[in-house]
This record gives sequence, structure tokens and C-alpha cells, in this order.
Amino acid sequence: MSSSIPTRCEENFIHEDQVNLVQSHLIDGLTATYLAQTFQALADPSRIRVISALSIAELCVCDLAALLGMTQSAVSHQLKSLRDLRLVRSRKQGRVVYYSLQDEHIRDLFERGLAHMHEER
Amino acid sequence: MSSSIPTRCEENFIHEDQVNLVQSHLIDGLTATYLAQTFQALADPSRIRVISALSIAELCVCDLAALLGMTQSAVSHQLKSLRDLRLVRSRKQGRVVYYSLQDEHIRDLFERGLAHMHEER
DNA sequence: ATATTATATGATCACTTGCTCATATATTCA
DNA sequence: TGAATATATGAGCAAGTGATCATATAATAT
Repeated sequence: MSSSIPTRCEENFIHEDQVNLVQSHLIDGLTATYLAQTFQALADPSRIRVISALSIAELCVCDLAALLGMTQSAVSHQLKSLRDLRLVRSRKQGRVVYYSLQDEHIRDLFERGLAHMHEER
Repeated sequence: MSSSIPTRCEENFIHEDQVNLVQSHLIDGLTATYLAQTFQALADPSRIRVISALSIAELCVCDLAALLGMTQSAVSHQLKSLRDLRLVRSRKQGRVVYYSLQDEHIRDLFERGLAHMHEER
């Protein structure tokens, strides 16, 4: 059992068996970067509220701005981020652009995060 | 059907019925802030890899640093963020501190994000 | 055509973030 | 006790973020 006697940290891994196990299952840097980007999109209160709103109904930019108390510009900028990350999609009708969630995964992540938060006091 | 004829945006909501519906279900600002904080913790490649590693096995700071190719200091700082947000917990044994995921919700969020990412080409 | 209006976007700026470096703290060992 | 070692943490800095303001674009209406 190599986990009982820690040796020197800088030269050897303290727990070689554990580290080897983890190393073979660890996600690579590129995957981590992409995944982090997705979570990054949900890492801002304004964007969370946009997602929250769109998880209930399709809305245009103007509706969102009024609803969230944000300027049209701020909402547009955030929607662009969400669009770039394919979390929302847009549909243009005349000069009005309607936004909705891209798919169910987004709603799922959002709702799971919410459920997690509610259980944590 | 108020959704058929958009009126002026700055004075009235374009789609009053939709906006009213959403308004009653929208999460409040404080909830959005807390939720965003949780996602923020997952919004960095280094932290994602820490979570990824800890989702496989309990590891000490030194193991993590070696495994992820980060300095001890960088890992410690990130672990502090994760600790503050109660995403990981620590257990001290001698001078070694072992970290593991706080609960299953974290692993769940992480794995769901991963699954989402894999489906998005 | 001209004015109006819904949305998009570039520039800028204050604020945050994640790292490094130096150092502090705490535990073990000789 | 004093040296070594695992971890934590404060300061500082370069890079990133999210808002505002001004303006561009595109569609409608008169």
C-alpha cells in the first residue's frame, strides 16, 4: 500500500497508485478548455437570468431588456456571447429577433445547477 | 393575440403576455448571483481539471500539482476558491491535505457538462 | 426618399481573475 | 530545538470581462 507512507513530494508522487489511476481517466487540456467555456457562459448573473427567461418562453431582445432591467446594448452583447457558444438560437421576423434556448441540455444544466444550489442551504 | 402586432418597444412590451408569463417564473437577482458563482467555479480549465481529477479519486495538493502540471501555489489558490464555494472538501492528515469532491451534485454537473459538450460536435 | 425603430457592434474603462513570487504556517523528523 | 517539508496566503501584474456610449445596420412606415 503506497498510500500509507508519503515520500518526498518534489521527486516522487506521494501516492503513485492513485495518481496513475487518475491520470488515465483525466480529461485533456483542450476538453477542459471547451467545457470551461460552456460553464463560463453560465457564470454571470445577467446571462443566468437571460437563460432563466428563455427557459420559460421565446423572447425578443426588447422583451428581455425590459424584463431584466438591462439596456438593449447590454442584452445584445450577452446574447452574442450565448449565440457564439451555441447556447441560444435566434429567429428573425421583420426587424424583431426572437431568441430561445438552443436545446434541452442548456435548460438541463441550468435547472441542475439551480437544484444543487437549493440543496446547499 | 398580442404577439401578432408588435407595438413600440420603449413604451410597451412588444409581447406583453409572454413577458408577464416569464416575469412570474423568472429567478430573482440574488438567486442568479449565487447560481452564477457556482458555475463560475467550473468556468476555468484548471479548476475543471481539478474537479475531473477529484471526481476519480481523493488526492493531496502535491499529487494534483504534479498531475496537472501546475505549481503548488496555483493549485492551492484554486482549491481555496473551490473550498470557499463548497465544491470540494479537505481532510488533513499530518502535514498532507487530501481533497475530494464535496458531494455528488458537483460530479453530476461536471459530467453533464461533459456529455453536453460531446453531443455538440 | 426620409424618418423611425429593433438590433448589432466597436471603443473604452473599471473591475475581476489566475498566475507567479515571496513568505507564512504547520507538521514531522533528526 | 532546529531543519525539512506540505500547504496556505498576500502582493502584484497581465489578461479577460461586462457595462456604457456612440454609432452602424436593417427593416418598416409615412
